[in-house]
Amino acid sequence: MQIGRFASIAGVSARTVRYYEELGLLKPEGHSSGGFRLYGIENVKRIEVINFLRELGLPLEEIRRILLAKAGGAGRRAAVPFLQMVLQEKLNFVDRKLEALGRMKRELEGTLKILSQCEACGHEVVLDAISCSGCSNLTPRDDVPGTFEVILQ
Amino acid sequence: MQIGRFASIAGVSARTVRYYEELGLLKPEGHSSGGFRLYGIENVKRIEVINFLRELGLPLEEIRRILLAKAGGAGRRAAVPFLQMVLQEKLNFVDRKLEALGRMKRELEGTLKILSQCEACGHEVVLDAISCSGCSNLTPRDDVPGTFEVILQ
DNA sequence: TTGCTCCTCACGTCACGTGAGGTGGC
DNA sequence: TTGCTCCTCACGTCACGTGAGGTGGC
Repeated sequence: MQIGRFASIAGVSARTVRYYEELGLLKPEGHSSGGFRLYGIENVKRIEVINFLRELGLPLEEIRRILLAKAGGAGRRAAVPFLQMVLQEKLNFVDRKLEALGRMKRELEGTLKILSQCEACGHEVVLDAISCSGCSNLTPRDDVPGTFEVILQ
Repeated sequence: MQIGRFASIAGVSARTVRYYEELGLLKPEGHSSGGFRLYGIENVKRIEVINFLRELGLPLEEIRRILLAKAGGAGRRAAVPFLQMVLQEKLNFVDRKLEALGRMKRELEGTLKILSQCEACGHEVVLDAISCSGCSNLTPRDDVPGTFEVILQ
């Protein structure tokens, strides 16, 4: 398939595909007689791995090194401890990220709850210099999440 | 306080603080006689909001507009539906992200489990052209998570 | 022939990082 | 005077986006 279909399957732009090729992350399986890049199933698998590692927050240069590590014949077995290290590191990162996102979700939900009460609030100046947390229409339990207090002031 | 202490409290670089000023996101509360920028508690609150909105993935330009929306006297109340929209959008984003991270966590754990078995595997060429999923030392239930199959090949 | 896709430069963008060369203030 | 912090250019970087001008292939 050509770059357009390939890119859309991979969920990236054609420019991104060419950029990855430029960096040595990806290589078309062939070229048409007219010079069009041609891609197959191997490339789809490969770019999915790249996307996955990008999701983990790895810079493209490090992704390149991981893909290289597994390619070098002698390095295949040697790649195992390296991969273990990278993946364990990323597992820790994912755990921290999950926690942070959980906090963010609670803050967002809390703030949205407050805002829906603001919407129905009779107070004209509910979003004045006095923060929403001072609004008499809010019960004491409806605390404004810390980070958003400033926005609501 | 000067820019150095302010930046370290905010968890960003001094360059970032100056950049935010350049974009109109932040303004020092004053200047020393020698031209040093001076910051106070108001600025700390403000940059914490900026950091939070950045965490949500908002571009700086959009953050500027949110901070502007709440600043314009008439816009204070008008800012509510806008904020609701942005926050709801971000809540959806966070939910999708949480799900993706959960999948990623399971994939990472699964792959690490496989790798630890590879480590103890007697097969010399366990990481050869044949994927780990073909290794006779792995029970059928130890499937290599899809995304990582390529790495392990 | 017409559309659509692709090609290669090459400059632009976003959010800063990183010196270069100079100055403030204890 | 010495160190440390700050100042303003201004170029660099990362991961692409976005034309410009031209070509392939049904």
